[in-house]
Amino acid sequence: MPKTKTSKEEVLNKIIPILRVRGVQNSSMNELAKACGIQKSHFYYYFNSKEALIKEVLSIVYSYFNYNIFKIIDHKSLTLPDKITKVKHLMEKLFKASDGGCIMANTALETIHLNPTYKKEIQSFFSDFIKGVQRLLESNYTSQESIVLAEQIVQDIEGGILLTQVYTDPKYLNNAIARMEKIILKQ
Amino acid sequence: MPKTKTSKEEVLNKIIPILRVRGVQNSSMNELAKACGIQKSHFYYYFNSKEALIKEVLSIVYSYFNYNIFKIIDHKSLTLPDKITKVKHLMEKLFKASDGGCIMANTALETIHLNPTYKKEIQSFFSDFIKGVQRLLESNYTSQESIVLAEQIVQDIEGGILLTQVYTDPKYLNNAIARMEKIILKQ
DNA sequence: GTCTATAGATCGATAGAC
DNA sequence: GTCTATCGATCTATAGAC
Repeated sequence: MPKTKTSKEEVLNKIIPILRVRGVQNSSMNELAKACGIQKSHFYYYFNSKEALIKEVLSIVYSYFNYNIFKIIDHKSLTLPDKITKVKHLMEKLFKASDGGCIMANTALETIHLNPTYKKEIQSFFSDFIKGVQRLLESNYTSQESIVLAEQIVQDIEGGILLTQVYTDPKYLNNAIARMEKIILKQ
Repeated sequence: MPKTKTSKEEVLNKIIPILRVRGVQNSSMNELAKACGIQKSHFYYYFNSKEALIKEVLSIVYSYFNYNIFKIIDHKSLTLPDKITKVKHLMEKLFKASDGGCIMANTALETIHLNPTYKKEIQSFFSDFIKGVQRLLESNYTSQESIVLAEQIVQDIEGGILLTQVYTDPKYLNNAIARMEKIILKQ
């Protein structure tokens, strides 16, 4: 048997899409390992446990989101409409229904009443999500208005991700994103 | 050993709260049976499989919601504010975060990409949810406006249920319900 | 109570790069 | 030779089902 050469990063990037679609509980170590072309025993060389594996996955997703959204928002030479366009693209990528929607929301609902391990990371994700939207609002709204509106927009989007998956219809997420744009631009 | 006399309805009512909090995949037949004080083998007298069990659970939740929301909305002698108050109470009961939030949303995200069995029931639930809100809107909005606003309100609420669970803070769901009230009353 | 399948997890053996 | 990334076998617990 030829040994398959892999790395921890490679493995993580391969399993994120699977966990997003199938969920944490519905993805076995065996299944995840097979998808990477390695034995599951080798997973325990990279990670101490399934829990440790999931923690690293969520950490990577969080870092990716955090880095990209604030890179857009804090960009010096982008106009507000340009920033909105880029943020929309980021969301469409991260929340695409056919790819399983929002892995943070999925994992939250799957684990939050059972296992507090992932709670911090999930909270950080949503805090940054809200904070990012809030920043986009602050040019047209007061700080107080911005925070409430940002929460509303994030709730609308997450609910839209849910309905888009329930009905296999992108309109719910698209409507939420369109509403976000209108609110930010105060149209 | 004293034999515990049970009924199918009794069993279903006892396991709904567990499934709501722990999710479908995280609830074993053994655990559910124990919570009812019966042997799990007795479960297979009531239900052919776990899948059949979950289907009945979702069917009961759907029927309960459907019956109650339309009883309120179609009531002849209730004012609009009274209807809103009653709908709010129904939602607070069905979506309470400490009881696991919305079992339909939880089950949707847990199963929709794996098992189409529950899809119809979940879709019906959300269709009636949106239709109920839409009916409340129709006295102050056009039919076209009502449907889009109803979808927005349901998304806001479902996102609020998510964030309320993520942060263990009722404000997100409460804010969504308050926004619903303002929109319906056009305040 | 028992069956079979599979879950997560561990271990010793070893192929291959240096 | 050593080291470490990988494998195959195996353990125990528990799942759904009868």
